[in-house]
Amino acid sequence: MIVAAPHESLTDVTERRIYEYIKEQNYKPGDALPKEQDLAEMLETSRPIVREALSRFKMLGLLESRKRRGMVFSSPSIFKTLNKIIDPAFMTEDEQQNFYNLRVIIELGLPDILAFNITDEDIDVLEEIVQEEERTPDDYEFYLRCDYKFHLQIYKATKCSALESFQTLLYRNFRNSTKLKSMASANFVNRFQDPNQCSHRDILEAIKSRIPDVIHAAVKRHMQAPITLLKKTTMGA
Amino acid sequence: MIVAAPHESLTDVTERRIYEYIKEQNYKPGDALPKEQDLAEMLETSRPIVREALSRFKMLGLLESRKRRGMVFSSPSIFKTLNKIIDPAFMTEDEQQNFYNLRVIIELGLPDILAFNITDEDIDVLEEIVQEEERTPDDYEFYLRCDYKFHLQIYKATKCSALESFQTLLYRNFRNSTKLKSMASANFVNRFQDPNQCSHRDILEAIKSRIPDVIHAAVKRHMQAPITLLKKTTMGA
DNA sequence: TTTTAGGAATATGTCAAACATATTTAATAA
DNA sequence: TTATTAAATATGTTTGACATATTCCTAAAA
Repeated sequence: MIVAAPHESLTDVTERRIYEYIKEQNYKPGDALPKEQDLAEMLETSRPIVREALSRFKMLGLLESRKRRGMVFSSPSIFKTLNKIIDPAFMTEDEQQNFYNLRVIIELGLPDILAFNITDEDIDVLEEIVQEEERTPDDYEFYLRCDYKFHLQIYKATKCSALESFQTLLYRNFRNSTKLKSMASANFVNRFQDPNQCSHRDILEAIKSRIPDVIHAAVKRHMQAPITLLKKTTMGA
Repeated sequence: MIVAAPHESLTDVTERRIYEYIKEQNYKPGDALPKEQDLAEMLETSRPIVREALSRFKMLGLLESRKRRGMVFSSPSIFKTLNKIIDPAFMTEDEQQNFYNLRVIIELGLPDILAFNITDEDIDVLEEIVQEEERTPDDYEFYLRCDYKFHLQIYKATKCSALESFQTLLYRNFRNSTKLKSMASANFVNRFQDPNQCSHRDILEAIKSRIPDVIHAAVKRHMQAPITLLKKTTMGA
């Protein structure tokens, strides 16, 4: 008989043992696990316990169940999982702040990999987005959409798909966050007035040079307003 | 009666409905959910289904169960959850590559926030780590440990706790990865030979200046070997 | 009156048994 | 050989029951 640690249920233990089992088996996506009854016998417990443990892995996207075929191993989508827990409703102010910081850090850090990986097609797409933005200079909501498209396209151009997912995740969850909006609006309001302000156009021209330091300088100026804002809030915390 | 979409089990539907319910309720950590029987009646299903759905949220750390008190809402630890799915055993080569890229991007992007948030105490700790490393110049394993401590301390100094967790996660999961090791060893081998190579000492001196651009230049030189390596592998993919 | 100890109540944890359902496989017929 | 159909099977769902641990309340002792 399996003895569970105090404050740990039999399901918890079973979950852990199945996790270890899966790792050992070196499954490939689509491979089927032993059926519930067999697992129950292997782990010396009952089918409902095994079911509950298996069910938990569905939450991570590590397992999928197919009728008749049984549970099959599947490649978990990190960002699909993250989307479930990264939600303003479940995060403290501090954790949310962390995400904005992360965004600034990433944008400041990607010029090197961007300069290396960006293609002419990527630049064409960026050019189109910027021109679209320039054609409608006064509409804030429209600017926000362009801002989203512009930065997403930059992430795509790095050919680092984790970044793309990160951006999607950030916007999906914090679209309505006052903090994120204020970051964008800071750039919107100042872009024609402040001579030091760096517009999307300026960034694009910098990117065209394909020189990391030039891009870095442009991004940094573009992020200046958000950074100042960020520092203020960081100070407060 | 609830009708589940095709290819979607009743548990899946129940899971989603409970998720929505939790979000709506605006729970605080420690708050108890309705008991399983009541939820089952609310959602017009049976207790085992509700149990299975609830159980899944334990995997995310969104719920904890306490006997007698019932299921209580809890603040999910993003990185604890990530640790379960970010495992070399579950990731493709491409996804793993993504993580190394992310690390390089982050290191290149953090000078600004680092210069702003770093304290004198942080610098003292870094100084100690570097001196320790300098005292034992030939031991590769020792160098690896120092490397880990050095970069972790830098992340800590940004006061951005997500970075700290990211580093921990990266090392825990890829400690034995050949790719991560080769990144570190590239720096280890070259650090006394290549005059352009930037050692931890050089980075520390740059950090002491507290000038973002100076730090950025140092980090960039430090990452040069890994970046070159990264570009080669990215080219291949 | 206050404190402590013990017992009752209750919600989760575990198990068993049965039936529903969908998919796969195999067998049969064209 | 191919298409259709039927049987087998593994998951999905439900009911019911009992175990167990925690909390709360009550009763007894200080």
